[in-house]
Amino acid sequence: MSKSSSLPAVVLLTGPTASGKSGLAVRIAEELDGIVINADSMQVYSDLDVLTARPPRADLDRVEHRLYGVLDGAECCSAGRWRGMALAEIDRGLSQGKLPVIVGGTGLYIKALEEGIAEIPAVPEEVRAEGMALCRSEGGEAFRARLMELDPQAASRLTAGDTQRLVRAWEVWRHTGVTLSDWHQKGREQVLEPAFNFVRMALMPDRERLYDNCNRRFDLMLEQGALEEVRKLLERQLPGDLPVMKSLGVPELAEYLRGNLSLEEARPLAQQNTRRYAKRQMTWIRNQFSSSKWISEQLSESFLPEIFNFIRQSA
RNA sequence: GCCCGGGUAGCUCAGUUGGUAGAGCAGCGGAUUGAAAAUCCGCGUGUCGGUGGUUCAAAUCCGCCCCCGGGCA
Repeated sequence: MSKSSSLPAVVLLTGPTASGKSGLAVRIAEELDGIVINADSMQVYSDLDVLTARPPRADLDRVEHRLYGVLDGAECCSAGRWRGMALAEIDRGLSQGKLPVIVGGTGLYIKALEEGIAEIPAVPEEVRAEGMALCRSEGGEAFRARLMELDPQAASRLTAGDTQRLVRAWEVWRHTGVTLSDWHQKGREQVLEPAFNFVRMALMPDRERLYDNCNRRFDLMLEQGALEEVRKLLERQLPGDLPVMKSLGVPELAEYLRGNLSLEEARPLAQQNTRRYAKRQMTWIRNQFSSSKWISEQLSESFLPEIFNFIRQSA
């Protein structure tokens, strides 16, 4: 039952943070004449290099990497925005006869790439601020009740504590006059013709080993200048609610630099948050990402041929 | 060797006058439709050191043993 398709193959590789997916992507791209395209919501920002574990110089020299550090930290990426950039890079790669290897841990981005996303106009910052202020002033319960009047379908799926999603639903209605649920309904109605043959793979390492990697990697980041990176970021005086400011390790190290935490306190805190993030990623992968290839073994040289073969046969 | 103090959840500990146990932290499970490294929801996970006894009933009382602190020799 060969599922050989006339559609161009695109590799989707995901896994929790510190699982070794970036390194594997490079090996795949080297072996199969590909390019690596970032699907990580934080690695897109130029301000964060060390702290987001962007690929090292040596890897960047070996194969072409795309969408790493391409946005300024003052900007906001989003699933839709990333999808547009990624599609452009995929097209460019394919036109050069390269195999696009999408790698990253942001499940929502990969989902948006695969399934498409409703074309909701970008909501201005002021409208979001208005929604947040409203939610804050009247409280989550009341705000949710308000949304229940406007978009009951969206509101009923959310809890009063989920400020972020409540505000999102409200602001879309406020800005476009159409409810978020209606936008999604519209999106579902237009059936997307698949444009690519996605070869889907996920790394699912042993939990204990993964946590160990997370811990050790953070120490390595400190040695490699993570503090200096955060210091520079703080000098920019960016709004605290920007994505870059919430990237793992940034809030903790910022508190240290401001003198509110000792490094002995900030370090384990950042490591813990990293572990919790990895756990959330694994939950997403398990339940939202139906992979055709699960890689739970310890990555080793001897395991690579099997992966290469899998991609060749799927493509 | 003797005298104290202590062995209860992964860790630190609580547990009234006996009624098979509960907090914090850690952890685990889940959701996820344009901020997703975000945001939110849920869950005690236990041979109460071991063993014998008293009792209708023992983490709790008694005996013996083991382990860990501290003290005296």
